[in-house]
Amino acid sequence: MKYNFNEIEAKWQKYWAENQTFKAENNSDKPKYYVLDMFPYPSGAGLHVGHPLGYIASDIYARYKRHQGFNVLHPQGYDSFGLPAEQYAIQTGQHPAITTKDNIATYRRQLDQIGFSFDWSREVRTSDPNYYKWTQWIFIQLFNSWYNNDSDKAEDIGELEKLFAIEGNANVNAVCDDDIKLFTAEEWNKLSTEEQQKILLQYRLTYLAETEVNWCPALGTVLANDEIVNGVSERGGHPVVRKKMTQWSMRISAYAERLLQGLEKIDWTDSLKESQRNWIGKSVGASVTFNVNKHIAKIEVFTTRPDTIFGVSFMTLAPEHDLVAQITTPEQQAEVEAYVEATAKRSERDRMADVKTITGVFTGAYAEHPFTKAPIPIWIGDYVLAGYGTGVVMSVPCGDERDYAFAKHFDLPIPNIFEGIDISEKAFSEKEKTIIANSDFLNGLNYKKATKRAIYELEQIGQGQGKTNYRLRDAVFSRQRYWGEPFPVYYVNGLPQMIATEYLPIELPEVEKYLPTETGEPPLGNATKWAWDIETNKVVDNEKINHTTVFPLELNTMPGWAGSSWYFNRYMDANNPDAIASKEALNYWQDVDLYIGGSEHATGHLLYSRFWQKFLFDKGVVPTDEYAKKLINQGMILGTSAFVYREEGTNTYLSLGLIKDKNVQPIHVKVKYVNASDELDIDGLKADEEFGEDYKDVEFILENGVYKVGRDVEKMSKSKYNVVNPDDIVADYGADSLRLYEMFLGPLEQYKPWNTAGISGVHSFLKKLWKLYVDENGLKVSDVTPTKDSLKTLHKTIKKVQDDIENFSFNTSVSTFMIAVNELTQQKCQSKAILEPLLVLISPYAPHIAEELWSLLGHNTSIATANFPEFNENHLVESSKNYPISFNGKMRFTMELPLDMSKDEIEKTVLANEKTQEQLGGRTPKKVIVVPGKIVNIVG
RNA sequence: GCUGAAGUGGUGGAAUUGGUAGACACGUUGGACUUAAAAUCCAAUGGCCAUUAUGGCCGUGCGGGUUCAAGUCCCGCCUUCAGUACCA
Repeated sequence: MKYNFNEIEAKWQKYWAENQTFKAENNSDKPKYYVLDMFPYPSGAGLHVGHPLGYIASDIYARYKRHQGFNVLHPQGYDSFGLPAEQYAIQTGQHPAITTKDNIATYRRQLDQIGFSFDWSREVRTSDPNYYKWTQWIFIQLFNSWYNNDSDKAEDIGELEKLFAIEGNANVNAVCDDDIKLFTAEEWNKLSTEEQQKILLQYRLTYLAETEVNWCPALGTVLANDEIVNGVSERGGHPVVRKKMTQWSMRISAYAERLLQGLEKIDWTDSLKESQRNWIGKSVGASVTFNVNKHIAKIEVFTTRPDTIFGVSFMTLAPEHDLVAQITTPEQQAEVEAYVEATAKRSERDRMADVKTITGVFTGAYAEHPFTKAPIPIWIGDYVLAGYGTGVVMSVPCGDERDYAFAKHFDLPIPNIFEGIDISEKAFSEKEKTIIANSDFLNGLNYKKATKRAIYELEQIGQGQGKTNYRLRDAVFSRQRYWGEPFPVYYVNGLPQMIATEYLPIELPEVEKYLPTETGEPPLGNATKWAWDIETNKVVDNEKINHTTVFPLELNTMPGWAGSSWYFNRYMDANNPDAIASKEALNYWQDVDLYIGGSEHATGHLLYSRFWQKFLFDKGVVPTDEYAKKLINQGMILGTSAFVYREEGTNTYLSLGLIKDKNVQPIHVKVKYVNASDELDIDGLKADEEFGEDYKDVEFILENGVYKVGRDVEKMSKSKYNVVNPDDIVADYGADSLRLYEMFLGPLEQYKPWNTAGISGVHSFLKKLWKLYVDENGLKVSDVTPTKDSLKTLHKTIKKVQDDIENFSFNTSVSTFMIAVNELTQQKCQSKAILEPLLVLISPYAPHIAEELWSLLGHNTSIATANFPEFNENHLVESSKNYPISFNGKMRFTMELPLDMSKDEIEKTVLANEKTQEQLGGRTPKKVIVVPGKIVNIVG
């Protein structure tokens, strides 16, 4: 019998699907285990060999946990809202829903043939109305909540209204907009409903606000900070500008501290936690109020160094700051306006790139030092960012490099407030070594004490207090796109109203064009039927809008991260029509035990989803406030691109060895036309149906009779022609080979290049494995008693593989399998007692061949339900061991010694040995070091 | 600049956490089988020197150190990758 992998794999994939082998039940006597993958965006290009890496790892782990007797939840779905389907729609007119459906079908086919143990009965798609109904529902819950700092959780907005009616807002300790006005209960009760709504909007966890956003004209939409890379859009690399727009925002800042604290109790990688910490950017300091122009205005600043308050010699405002216009003196007005205009013209990117140039201008205004009452000149400088803190710095040139540079440049005074420090050359910013001087009541104090004292004194005069500042900004939640979740929102007099949850979902309307409207409204503005009738509670024709019973609906849609921020909860009870998941299901599954996905989501998805989980926890919807106990970032599989070299301005292409000193242009070619020795298949290339024409008249200059291509390791992408399709690998070598090889390539977390040539190693391992059980006459396995050697091989394999899986070192267990099969082949092992458990060990990695051999062994149930073999140490125990004997650390020879020998006996035996005596040459050793089971070292 | 990760043969990578560095695999070379090729099997494969038994020296980015013993620990550098950046 031959190892016919294609037949075997198709057979078992069908078996698993028909028998629902991997369907998880929402209750069980077994302990639960939840293994989650980051669900994919179904792109039109399909999967390449890099995509399944994490899925294979999680699948191995899920299968292993099943063997160990866990009730395993291992679901999969699709993050199916997104830009590419929409852009395809703009180009071709095809509805994104159709594109998405087709792409999902391709993904599913590709995933199925790799043999994953997913429970497909729980599949989710974020673009499915039955799913986004609950995304809309969560949005409404956020709208109906505010953050109470006293209880440190989200609470019902109705409670806040009651409070306002009883005692006004003076005692309310909420996370809210900065510019809240104080009011009494009496004042509140006198307000109209509309006015009250406007105020409540400043408290809600999702709110409508005029915000400065990252506008990408090319994409016609706003982008979140994490969707911008190096000042251009992550997708497409288009320029991004700042623009003010009315947008929905998420008050994630309310959760900044809890998002930070929560990192302590989850087992995620240090680098990922560190990224999130940096992104949240907590800094502790003080807020200080400076009076300006004899109390005409007040400027609030945030500083981490209140201890340096006496070193302030000027203040700097961001050019965009609201106060600039107000405080500028008439003499300075022209200069200031010119400067503000000039900075506004510079793009964010230019400003970032050009850090060295110091620019700024004096406003003519002076602030008053809170203690010395000395006048402090107020400047504007573009090194101060409007978006951080209050957009103002109290400049302490002696203690801050940037302030120092600014002061030097404009010849401003640099008072020294540090004891024994020379600041004539550069600023001194080492907190720990600081002793304050020339600072009145702070003199002689160190950083810690001076900070405390300064804050105390500021509080005494009512001009400041201790403050913690976070870099984390509220997240803009509106996108001017079609292919996203519609908001369950309509507008009455410009004020947003939620649609009652019983009428959800609000489904996407049909539109003729997927572009913004001529008046610049988002694509939903093209819909003819997109208004809300409060009498029938239905979506109706726009024409019927009368602002008494029929109102316009929100035209924006939600961003990509909306649907992915809670999907892990949906899998627990994916088809529930009445809740995101039933209480029973949520309480049973609790949270994700193992989450595997890419690190590129560190400050996007992985932060937003933690935020939503904490919110849902506050509202009692979910039972845990961190949803993933452990997270592993799989590395990326890179492609090995191939290049041909065209001589500039000609139609001749030079082989790699000939390009020296020539002016050549490297051009990507499809990797499938290059063999393992980097030789180009010229005929194949010229016959390529896509690009063959381009190479028809090309002259290839060979070296030694062949054309050698250049190589480079790059990210796999269609445009680099270095994509390797798993379909081809599966057809040529089988899914089990693909799975083993992806694991064998190297550590899971690491970035590593794909090289198809290497797959022959794992493929021949599978053939050897097959031969161990089966020959031309059929099954070789029998009930013979296993030999000691075979038992040893089996048990050391059990131990190693178990350790490997638990440490996620899947690469080394593949080697372990190879060694085991080689040893057993040499031992001519035919014993069922050895070969049966071996199959269970291999089955998480290579499930198809394991199932086939398992059934040949006479089982009529899936190997997936078999128990993981028990490790028995007794089989590893050897009576003796070959000890390396070294002299002064250098290995000289080996000696066979019994393992149960005591240290003293070993020492005696070794010293008595004639080889030892020979080495010693009559000398007496100083010391003999015996490490039982490992080594004997003689010093002397 | 800061933060995090990492530097081991021609290549991907092992090394039980201080105990025989280079497991396993690719590639390469030689051989067997074959008319031939594929497939399969066997052998060699870190470098240098020596030798026809045996051996010796060097070797885990660089320079020091601790130790009987260092890829692993300590100190000082260098390089690469990733994230982040006028964050007050």
